[in-house]
Amino acid sequence: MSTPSLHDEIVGRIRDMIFAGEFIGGQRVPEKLLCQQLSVSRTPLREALKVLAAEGLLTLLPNRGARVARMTADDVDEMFPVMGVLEGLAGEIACNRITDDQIDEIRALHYQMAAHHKRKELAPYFKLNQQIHGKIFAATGNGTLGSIYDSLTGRIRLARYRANFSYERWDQAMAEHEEILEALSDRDGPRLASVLKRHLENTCETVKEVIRAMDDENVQAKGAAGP
Amino acid sequence: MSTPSLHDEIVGRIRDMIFAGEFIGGQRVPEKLLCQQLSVSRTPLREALKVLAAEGLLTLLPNRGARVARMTADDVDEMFPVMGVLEGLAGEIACNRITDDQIDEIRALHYQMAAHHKRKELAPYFKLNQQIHGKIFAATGNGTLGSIYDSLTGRIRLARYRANFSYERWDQAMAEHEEILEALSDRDGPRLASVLKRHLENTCETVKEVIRAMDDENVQAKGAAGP
DNA sequence: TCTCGAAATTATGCATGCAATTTATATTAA
DNA sequence: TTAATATAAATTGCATGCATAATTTCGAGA
Repeated sequence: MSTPSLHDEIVGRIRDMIFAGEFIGGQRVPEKLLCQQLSVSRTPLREALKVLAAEGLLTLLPNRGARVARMTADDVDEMFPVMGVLEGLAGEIACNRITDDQIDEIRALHYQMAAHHKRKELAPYFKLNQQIHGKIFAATGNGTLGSIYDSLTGRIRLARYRANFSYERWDQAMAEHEEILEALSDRDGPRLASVLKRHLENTCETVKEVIRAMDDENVQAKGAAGP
Repeated sequence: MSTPSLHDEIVGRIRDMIFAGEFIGGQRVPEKLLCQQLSVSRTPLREALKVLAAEGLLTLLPNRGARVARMTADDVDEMFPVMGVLEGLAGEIACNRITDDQIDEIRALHYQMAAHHKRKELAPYFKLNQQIHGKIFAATGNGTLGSIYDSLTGRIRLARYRANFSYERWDQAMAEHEEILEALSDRDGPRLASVLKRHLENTCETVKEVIRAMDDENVQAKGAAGP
């Protein structure tokens, strides 16, 4: 009953490419290159770029092309309190509405994630981590809440896979996830909201460290190979 | 500093047209018509439509054109708790950071708004109302928070100017605004957060009544002039 | 050798054109 | 008269082409 709607697919594919880190931060992305890689014409591609810019993943400079949006530490500081209240709200609602089956699903994901953490497998850990948070928001049954959160998470993800990672913070995050699972199992809304917020703070600090590391790299690179 | 970037202007103009109620809810909007009205070609127009759809103001059905997004009472019920925590957060932050000058600006707007309320001038009242809430969010200095709120407010506005209005609720809203100004002047964050949330509840109830009235109208129209 | 400036190249913004899908209309059969 | 089908019109999706702005390259002068 449906046409796969090319430009929607393009939006998805470019989004994946951005998250996969194929475009290095702030660097220009020529339309022609993307057209060749995706085998489409410029018209649907440009429509997709506009959408991604509206999502905040790209920055479009008039007559100067598209760039992957650059996150600054200040941006994260802005996003943190917003995501904090959203996670808090999600935690409260989810505890009231989540079913036993949904908790079991999250528990299963949690143990998989714990296994990857034990083996220090970063990428699958991140993926499951994201799925768990997604399931918590899904359990609220509030699509608006979920999509706003997804959008913010997406922007945070821009900085994720790019730099070294503090194993200490990772252990802390894993411990927080244990507590998240507990609070959810007990359907303890306030506690879940509280631990989600603490967890988020950890996440944001990590992201900010990554950003600072990237900035330092850039400064060094500029200094070494400068004009 | 340079070219005003046509398609951005188109986005703005169509947004204004939507808010002005020029497209009746859920009805098809042919591209050609918009092209003529805006004197542009289809390419930049289609890019603008994609952006507005990403903002949630339009719904794009593949091969079937654009429609103004239809708000349901359920949508409002979803948006309400989200806007609630965002307003609460904004109130807290604003009270900590707002300057005396900013409070004076809001006070000036408030008294203008009160005058329009007294004269039962709905349109300018709404405009000032919106400006006041905008200034509160601006006072937080958190652009992310502000733009998410704007986006939600924009969707709420879809239902605004369309139906009759309860003067009782209006008086209540005006009283709440008095309290908002007081809390802000006292820089009483918790109180501001609380009254903002109550005010929002009033607003959402009003919007839901409008939506229900519109739905009834549509049902009657369908029943009378049906196929 | 370096800096400044102009021409050439490239990329972006927009308009138009064609194919495919959808919607409207007309014709026919019950 | 109504329902159903087939045909015609219109609309959307995508590709291409041209004009304008930006970037790069090349050359002249200091």
